Amino acid sequence: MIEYSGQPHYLVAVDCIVFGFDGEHLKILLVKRGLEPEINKWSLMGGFVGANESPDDAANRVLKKMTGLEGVYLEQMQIYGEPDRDPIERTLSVGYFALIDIHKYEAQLNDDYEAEWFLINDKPKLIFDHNQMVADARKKLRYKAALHPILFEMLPKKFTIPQLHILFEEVNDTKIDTRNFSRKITSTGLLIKLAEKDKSGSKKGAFYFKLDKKKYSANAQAFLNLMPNLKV
Amino acid sequence: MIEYSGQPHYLVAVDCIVFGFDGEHLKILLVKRGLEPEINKWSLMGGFVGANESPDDAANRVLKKMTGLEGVYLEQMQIYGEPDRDPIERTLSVGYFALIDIHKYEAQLNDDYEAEWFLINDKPKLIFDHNQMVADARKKLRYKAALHPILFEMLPKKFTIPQLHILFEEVNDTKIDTRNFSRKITSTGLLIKLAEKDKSGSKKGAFYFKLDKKKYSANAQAFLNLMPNLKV
DNA sequence: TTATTAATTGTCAAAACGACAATTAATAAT
DNA sequence: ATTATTAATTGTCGTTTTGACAATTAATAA
Repeated sequence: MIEYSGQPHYLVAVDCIVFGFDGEHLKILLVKRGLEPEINKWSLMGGFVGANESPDDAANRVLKKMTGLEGVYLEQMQIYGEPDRDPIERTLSVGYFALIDIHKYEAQLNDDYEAEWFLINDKPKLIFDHNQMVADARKKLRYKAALHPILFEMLPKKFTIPQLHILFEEVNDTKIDTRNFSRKITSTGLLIKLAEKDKSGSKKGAFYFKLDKKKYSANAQAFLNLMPNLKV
Repeated sequence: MIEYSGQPHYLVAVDCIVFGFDGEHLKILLVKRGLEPEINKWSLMGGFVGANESPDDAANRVLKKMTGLEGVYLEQMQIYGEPDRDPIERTLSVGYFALIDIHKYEAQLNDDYEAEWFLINDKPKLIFDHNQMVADARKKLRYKAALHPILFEMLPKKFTIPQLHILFEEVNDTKIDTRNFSRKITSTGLLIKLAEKDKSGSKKGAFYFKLDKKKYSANAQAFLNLMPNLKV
């Protein structure tokens, strides 16, 4: 077989920043690294890109293996390719961020990997450039969520406006006026009000909503301006 | 030296979609590929990522080598990593899009590479998945330009509102109302009106403007909503 | 029956938007 | 010198969106 002569070859990996929301705070899922170097240190979920898969395939495989979940929201972020980012040998890594319903995951708990949820603001130091990856992912999540209805991916199928409200505040690390938020989020036409109420959080109870799947997929690419005073 | 045992290694390349604007139409810069396979076919500017450089470094190096330009606007797009995208051996490529002032480039013409500008809507078939890369880059350019003031990168330091207007129409492939466009673009506060006029295009002449560099860098990350009826 | 708590709904002025056409500044032609 | 021509520039107005602000409602607990 012909090869491009003399060019160096590298390992290519994927690393996933997995975001979840417990109803109060934004969290990320970390695992204890299973190989040297830095074994047993906290790290992002990752793995090498196999011979017969694309990086996207690899990211989905890694997520499936470590969380049991399929079909999760997964978005390519950027490539991390500084020559010395991995001390063993040159490895380029494609960073992905994933949004999952934390409760779905809990049902799938897999202790094989010592995965653990951490508050985004209270996570341990990670290996290599993974801290930078998390910072970048957070920024990108904020950016994307300001324009596109993606945060729903972190909520159950049935959710309330107050839940959504808190999630938006968490992601953007800011306070959002309840009235304006409610007006804006309902005016997207993406929500369908259900008859049922969630009474776990208050006496009055909050109505459940679900996503209008049709409008959701139709608007997945639309700009929505979901944040007041939109600045990034 | 330790290595991660048994993992496959791949070539990693960069490919650059270079956009330019000739005052009328959006163009891309293509080169005739200099190596087998598909030698002499039109392709994007690209090259392999060297042992001591990051993909970003490589992209800048390739651009410098092929256009003579440094410090051009360059943005990482996404990675292209289907296992069979290169018929010779597995190569992953990081796609970049670049915005350059077409006139700066013309002053640097380097015939060594048989580079040539093509109308974005009238380009030859490209090798491998480069056609897809161009389509993706165009989409991303449109997206980014709708929110951030980046199209200035394709204009000379002194430019007129009508020039900018045509450029926006080209990028978005749509007609934009002159009055509303002018109002919106000036209300960003990014433009400084000069005393001089460009009389090449009309009897009346159009005033030159230049970028307010300070406000430009301050607003590089701001959302500006530069397109009417913002949809992507 | 009342107190309590959180969800929900309402108002209003300012700004932004989008659709629309008239005026102006220069040159060329008469 | 006057007029015609051409493209740049500026203006209006009704509608919609925004953002700042507080009162009301629905349930449970006391």
